[in-house]
Amino acid sequence: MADSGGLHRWDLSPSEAIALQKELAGRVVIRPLKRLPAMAAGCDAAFDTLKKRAFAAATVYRAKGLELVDRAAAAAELTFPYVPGLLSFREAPALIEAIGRLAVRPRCLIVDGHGLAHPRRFGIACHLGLLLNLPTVGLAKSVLVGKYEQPAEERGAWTPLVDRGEIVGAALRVRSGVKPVFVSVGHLVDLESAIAIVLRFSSGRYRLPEPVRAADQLSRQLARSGDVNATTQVTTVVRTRGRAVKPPSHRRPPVVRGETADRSRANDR
DNA sequence: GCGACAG
DNA sequence: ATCTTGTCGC
Repeated sequence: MADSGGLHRWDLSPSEAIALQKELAGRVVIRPLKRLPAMAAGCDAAFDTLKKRAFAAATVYRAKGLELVDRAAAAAELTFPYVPGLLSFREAPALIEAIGRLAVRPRCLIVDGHGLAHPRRFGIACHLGLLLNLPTVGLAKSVLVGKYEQPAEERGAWTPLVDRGEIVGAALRVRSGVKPVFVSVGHLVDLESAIAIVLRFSSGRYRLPEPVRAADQLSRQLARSGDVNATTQVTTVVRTRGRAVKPPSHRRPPVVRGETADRSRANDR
C-alpha cells in the first residue's frame, strides 16, 4: 500500500523518532558506486497554505541528455510537525508513495534534504535509501550541522562539510558563481560518488540538479493548485509517464498529461 | 542558560 | 516550507 518494507511505523512521537534514528543510523551503508546510474529520481515535497497537507513529487531523469523520463506525485495529510532533524517523519511517507507510483523504477535517488550531514547521521536521504534499498544522495540548500570553507567559484569545486571532527558532506558548486549546495551520503554510495551523481545530473545552468529542480517545481505546482484527488490520507494526485527502458528507434519526448511541459526557461529559488 | 536549527 | 514582482547582473 504505502510503505516499502514496513521496517517501522510512522506515528511516533518526536522522542521515539529520535530513538529510531539512532537505531537505524547503524544500518546505513557507505560505499563507492561501481558505475554512475543511467537514471536518477529527484524527490521533494511542498505544502498547501494551510500546511495541513504535503504534496510529494518524484521525477526521473536520464543522465544522457538530462531528459525527463517519468514523474509521479502523492498527497498526504501532515501528521508530524516540522522539527529540525526529524524531517523524514514529516515528508517521507508521501515521498515513498510518490516514488512507488513511478512507472520507471529509479535505481538512484537524489533527495532534497541531508543524508549523513545530520545530528544523528540519519537525515531523510539515509532514511529513504534504507527503506527503499536504493543508492541515495542527500542534497540540501542550507546547512543543518557542520562548518565549511567556501569552495572555489567554478562548477565542480567543493570543500568538506565537517561536524564534530567528521566529514559529513560537501559544499559543492553545481553552477559557477552561484551559492553551493550541500551534498551528503544517503545510502549505498560514498561522498565521492554522491558528488559525481549530482554533477552528472546537473547541466550547470541551475544551482540544483535537474531531477530535484523538477520535483521541486512539480510539488510546488500541485501545492498551489491544491489539486483535486487530494481528499483522504495518502491519496494520488497525478501521474505522468514517459519512455521506459530501451526506447524504440524514434525517440519521443515525454508527454505530460493535463498540462504542457515547459522546458524553455525559468528562475529557480 | 544562550544560540542554531534540512524543509 | 510559505507570503510574493520586479530588478540588477553575468
